[in-house]
Amino acid sequence: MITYKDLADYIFKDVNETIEDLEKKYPERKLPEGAEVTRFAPSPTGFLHLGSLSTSLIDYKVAKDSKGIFYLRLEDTDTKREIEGSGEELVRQLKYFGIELDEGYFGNHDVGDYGPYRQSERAHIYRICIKHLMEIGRAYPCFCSAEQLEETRQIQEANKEIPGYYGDYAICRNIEPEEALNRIKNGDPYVIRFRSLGNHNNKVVFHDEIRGDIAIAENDMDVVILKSDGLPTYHFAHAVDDHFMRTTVVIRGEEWIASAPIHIELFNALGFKLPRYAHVPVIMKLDNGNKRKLSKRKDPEANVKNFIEGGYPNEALKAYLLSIANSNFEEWTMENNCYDIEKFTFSLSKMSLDGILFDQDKLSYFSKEIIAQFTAEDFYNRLLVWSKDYDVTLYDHISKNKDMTINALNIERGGEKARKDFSSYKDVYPIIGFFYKDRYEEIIKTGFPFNEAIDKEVIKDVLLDFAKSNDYSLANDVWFNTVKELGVRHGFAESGKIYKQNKEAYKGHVGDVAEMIRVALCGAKNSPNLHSVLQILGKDEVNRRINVAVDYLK
RNA sequence: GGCCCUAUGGUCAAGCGGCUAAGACGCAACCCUCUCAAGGUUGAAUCGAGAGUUCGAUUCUCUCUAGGGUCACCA
Repeated sequence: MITYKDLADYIFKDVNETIEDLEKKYPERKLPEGAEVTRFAPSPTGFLHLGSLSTSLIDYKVAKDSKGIFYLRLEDTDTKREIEGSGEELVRQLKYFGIELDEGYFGNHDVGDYGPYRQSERAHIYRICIKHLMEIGRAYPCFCSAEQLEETRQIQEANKEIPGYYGDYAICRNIEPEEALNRIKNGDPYVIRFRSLGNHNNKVVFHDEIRGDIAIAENDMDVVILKSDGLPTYHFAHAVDDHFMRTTVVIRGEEWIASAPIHIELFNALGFKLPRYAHVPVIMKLDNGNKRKLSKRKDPEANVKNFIEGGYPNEALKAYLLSIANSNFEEWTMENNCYDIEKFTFSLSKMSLDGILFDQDKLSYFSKEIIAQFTAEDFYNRLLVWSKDYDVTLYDHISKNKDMTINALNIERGGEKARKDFSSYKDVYPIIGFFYKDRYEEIIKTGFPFNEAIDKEVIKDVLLDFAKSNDYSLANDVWFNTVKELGVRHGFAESGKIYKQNKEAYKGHVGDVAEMIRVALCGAKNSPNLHSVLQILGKDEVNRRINVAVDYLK
């Protein structure tokens, strides 16, 4: 008489270790009271997307704040969808965002005593566990073909029954071990399924760290735990890996809530203690007026690479993501005038329960505030790094004009009323580009946008007078008084107020005068503080540009 | 469709039986001002619906509705 034990011995004849051996090899971690072990478990099926980054940030904060361990496990069991090199890319991007791993898969090597951290290298561990399940009758081989499964599904649908492999529909669960052994020896392809003992009419209750207790129908599906390619499915790998890697809190997207009953039954059958769970809300986007989950496949803009290319400092994206994870973070930043996520204490219980809509304006806001806090030198260095990869024109200009760039970036930087006009590195060139001679020539190719209501001759006279009389050594306020005087000499009121009182008496007011100078020097009607612009351009360049403008007016 | 999660302004939200229902982003107006930013002041805008419990419900219960998620040899 052939038993499941015999079947297990045959299928897993290479396995000579037991679960007890694994328990010894991967013992409970010796960590201080309250330390959490969290993990980021991406599959290498494409780019790192916003939702994954958000989850990894939460994992990271929960581990760090509790002086625990944050590790990365690569879930590369889906060989069909795997994209070559995306595992390494994931690790690199995480590092770019300063989300440092304590252990796990690092791209080209593993760190830590609980590995290997790539599921494709853990086959022997899964086999030990499945062998055990088969020995105790909780796992069995299934020979059903995809076509058969599809047929069953259609019958179930027609009968308005729950689709799936369960109860009487779980054909192979009743195959005698002897027959199974013969078919395997015969070379029939098979998968291994979990034998569920659950009852769909009963509820299991489990505690979620974010949502509280959740009650769902018990699992009664005989899910596949080992695929025909010999690799485990997510459900099984989750139970085995999170147990033997000693994860304390499993933080994952809320789309996993529905399959929690499977996981609970699996942990129980294996004799493992259930980890704590925290199901985080998903990030959504508006699509034709409907909200929906940001998807890796449909929404390439969710690729965090887009935010890097878009020139957002990594701190800005992190601050934004943390502000939606813990909304009190935003108030904290305002109270402390600090956007450093390391200094903030994260709380799972303060997480929002609802899916959130991605808000570009809010990201830009954080980015503006954060960029405004950089020193000019720091800003310059970041621009150098960024533009080298994403904007070669900018890179060319700023690397050749280091001092000028730093000075330009430094205009009205710092202090209470700091200038906040850069929401990303992409804004830099449009705003300060005119400082560079090449760019200036390019801008004025289409002409100078002088005020057409003012006579060209008048503008010419004012500009020439300005070139002669301007004193570069004066401080901002004093200097501006000389601009007023300049205007008065040419028939302009010294302030807008005076002009408004008696428009007939003047050609315009000092604002018009400043505009002429601005247009001549910058080729645009707006610019940062004029006085600073003069200081940075220097006398020769200012006079040269005035002459170009005057020529244009002829 | 079954099951699960969720429900306060356009967005992110505070609130945990009694409040003129915080705050932030965005938006609008005004002030400041040499432009643009920044800053200041003000404003518009929210408790999904219906029952119950209660002296009193945004808050507790139920029903409905809406949105989302999930029902694979994908994770």
